[in-house]
Amino acid sequence: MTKSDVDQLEDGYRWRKYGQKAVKNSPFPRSYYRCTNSKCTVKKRVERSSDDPSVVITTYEGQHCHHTVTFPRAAHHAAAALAGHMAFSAAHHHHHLYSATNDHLPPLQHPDPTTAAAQQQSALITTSGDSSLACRPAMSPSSLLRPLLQCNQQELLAATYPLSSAVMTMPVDSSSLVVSTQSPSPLTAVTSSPAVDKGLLDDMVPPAMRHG
DNA sequence: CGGATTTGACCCGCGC
DNA sequence: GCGCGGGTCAAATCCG
Repeated sequence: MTKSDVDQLEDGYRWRKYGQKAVKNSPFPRSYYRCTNSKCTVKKRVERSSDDPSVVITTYEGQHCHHTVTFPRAAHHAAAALAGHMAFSAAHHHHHLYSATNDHLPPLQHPDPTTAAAQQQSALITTSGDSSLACRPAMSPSSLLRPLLQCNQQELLAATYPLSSAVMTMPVDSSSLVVSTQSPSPLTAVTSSPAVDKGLLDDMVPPAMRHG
């Protein structure tokens, strides 16, 4: 759940719209997107909340079978997507719409904060009533993740949108959140070639960011 | 001209 | 079986 005046939030990936349907009890339609990477089956739904038109609900489904190369600008949105996952999970206790199993996740290519932010999308996000576990930074694949995982929603917000853009994440009760990552991938296990890397980059960089 | 979007048709599961 | 709601397909259209 993200407060935004624009429907499409950049999250570091490129999406192709493949459908749109009217939502019952809502004047706003729901849009369906697929990841443009042909080998990737990740889908997302974007709809605007009916009772709060300023809120955009983005639902991710599946798991990116590739890493993304994000720019600092896009990293903000990647973090926003993560925050969205957290809010959604908190609102729908144990409802596994976002199936998060990353046992076979490919290793990270670059140990930089932007990629790390994207990696967070693959992190296991679940809910628990045990507030003592809230926001515990378990086994981060990179120490760069720790500051983000340790902070609460508001702090994440501040870190994500230092310029107070029009996009604001809904505050959620972070005391019921547990964020952890599973089977952290070694950052040093790099197998892909520069050529492949370029192809992936070409696949994933949103058009709006190509000439920027 | 090629890739992305639009949009009605189509499909499928579910409740009656 | 039928209607409904949600999700997807694909031909037409748009746009750089």
